[in-house]
Amino acid sequence: MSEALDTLTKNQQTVLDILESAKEPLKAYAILFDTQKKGIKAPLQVYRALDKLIEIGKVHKIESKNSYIACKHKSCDAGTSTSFLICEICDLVTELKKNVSSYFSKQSAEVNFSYSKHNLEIYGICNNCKINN
Amino acid sequence: MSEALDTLTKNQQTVLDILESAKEPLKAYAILFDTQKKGIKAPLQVYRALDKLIEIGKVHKIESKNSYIACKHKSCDAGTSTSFLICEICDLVTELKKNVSSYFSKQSAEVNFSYSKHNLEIYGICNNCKINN
DNA sequence: AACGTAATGTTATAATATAACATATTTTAA
DNA sequence: TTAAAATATGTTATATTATAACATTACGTT
Repeated sequence: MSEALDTLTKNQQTVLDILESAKEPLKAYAILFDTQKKGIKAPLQVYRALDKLIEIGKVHKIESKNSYIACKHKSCDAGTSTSFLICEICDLVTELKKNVSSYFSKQSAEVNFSYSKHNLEIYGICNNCKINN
Repeated sequence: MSEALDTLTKNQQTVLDILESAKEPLKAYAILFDTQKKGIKAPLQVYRALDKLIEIGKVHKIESKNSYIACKHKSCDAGTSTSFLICEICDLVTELKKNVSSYFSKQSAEVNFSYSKHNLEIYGICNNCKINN
């Protein structure tokens, strides 16, 4: 029997805690800095925890920012597709909740490409910044 | 009067030539290696050429692969949105020609987000690999 | 020609990420 | 219940990706 999906090890939980309490996506070395008081000492410990958290869908990587963010969804498709809205003013990142995979699957099929997964990073201005600027 | 958009400097042309003749996206240090016989000696020279080429829309960066690819389109929106289909088997990368910006703009508006630009990286299996595997 | 702008050349270093290996912990299954 | 297998850890070193800083050169504009 494989372990329960919600059982995290100490380092994994430490890294997830930091990401969940962060308002913006964090870079790996920022996570390292923040977790040094909790016993994490080397970059590799952070990257290993991130790898696992990404694999189980608790964390996503924002490729264009080399940053990591905790998933707010109940259960995300583990380690697969992501769709983000990234504010160019305040750096707020939110996940696009609407499922866009079927649209991409259709678009891909039109050029004989079998869709498997995607990363989507949309840049623009969030509602809050629209109001305050 | 500003210079013509199609006037590239020596280094820029050298880097673009390499990318245009490459079958897959190239990493910056692979470009450096390939261009050393043509006088480019340091990473910064490659990155500077890439920056300019990206700015004028001749080259795109594939964020999830830290790689660069020449744009095959006549004229791409300079330095803005990109949509790629990336084959997980052969690494072939093609640009999605269909304009998906309006779809994203609409999806974004639904959550009060003002769309500005996007990066889309779709992973899957290309037609050729489907046939040969 | 003199100026402003952009590109270049060069060295050094910052930022991001992984290799390699020894050890410890947990899970599984005989 | 314990030995084997799998997973996670700790640690040092190093690979990979990208930029800072500064001096110099080329080039278009007036």
